[in-house]
Amino acid sequence: MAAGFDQRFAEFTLTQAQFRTLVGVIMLDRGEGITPSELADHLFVERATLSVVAQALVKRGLLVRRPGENRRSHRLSLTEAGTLMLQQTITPALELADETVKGLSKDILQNMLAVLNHLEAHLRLAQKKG
Amino acid sequence: MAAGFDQRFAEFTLTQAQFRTLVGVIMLDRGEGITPSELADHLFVERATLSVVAQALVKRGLLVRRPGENRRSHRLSLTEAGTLMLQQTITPALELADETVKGLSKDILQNMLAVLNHLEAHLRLAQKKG
DNA sequence: ATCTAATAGTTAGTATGCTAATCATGAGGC
DNA sequence: GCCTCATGATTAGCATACTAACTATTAGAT
Repeated sequence: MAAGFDQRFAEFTLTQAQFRTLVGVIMLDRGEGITPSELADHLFVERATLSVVAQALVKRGLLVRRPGENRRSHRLSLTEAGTLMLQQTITPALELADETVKGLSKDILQNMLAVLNHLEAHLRLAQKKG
Repeated sequence: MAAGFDQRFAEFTLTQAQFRTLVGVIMLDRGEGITPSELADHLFVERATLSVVAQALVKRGLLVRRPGENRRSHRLSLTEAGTLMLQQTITPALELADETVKGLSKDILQNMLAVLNHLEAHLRLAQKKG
């Protein structure tokens, strides 16, 4: 999948993590931007990981950072350029997703999702105890 | 799983890739060592990736490199220390594997394996065409 | 009011794996 | 014999994500 992504996204010079991050912002932003922490939780990565990606996107002009309600929390939101980038990239991304699951029935996919959820919950539990 | 591995393997200062590589060597070695290329294929990583890991293991004294039948191909095999390390680490590794699939029936797991194989073959195909 | 906890974010270091470029050697064709 | 191509391996650079350690700020307890 990573290889497929790189193929389709070569012309946009947008990495997978950057794309995921932009999608996260547009999904969560309700008009006032979103904090890096919320975004990290949503994307299942550490704050530290997100921090670096977000900085790159800000530097590239696809995201803006504004001060939030207090001095330690910020707010990220899409710029015009960021919105445009998403408009251009969402189609190849959906194509890749379709391509990936082609040939697999809904039942099979749902089954697989259930297994993955089980594994995640189970491992997280073992982790906490261990 | 990565977190679980790190927990169990902390005392051995052996990374996951290093452990996998040692296991690969003991599985493939039929007495004369194994070439890095064979090993890389077996582990589904690029030769370049394996090269770095193998160098680290050689430097640590867990593997040795010997010249092979011709001057460009080498042979990797376990040292005594490497064998000892595997003996010490194989138990926690198997424990982790057991722990991971605990609560999942054989049917479910086989089903999942089939799905993953399908995905891999399918994506590889799309890759070549695209 | 002050000391301590928790929260938000960043930086640094590490692990893993990739591709592209390079070097060295080997094999085949002519 | 020499040129080209294939093979084996390495190095360098990038992407991703982690933990640990740090700065800064806020909130809560006494």
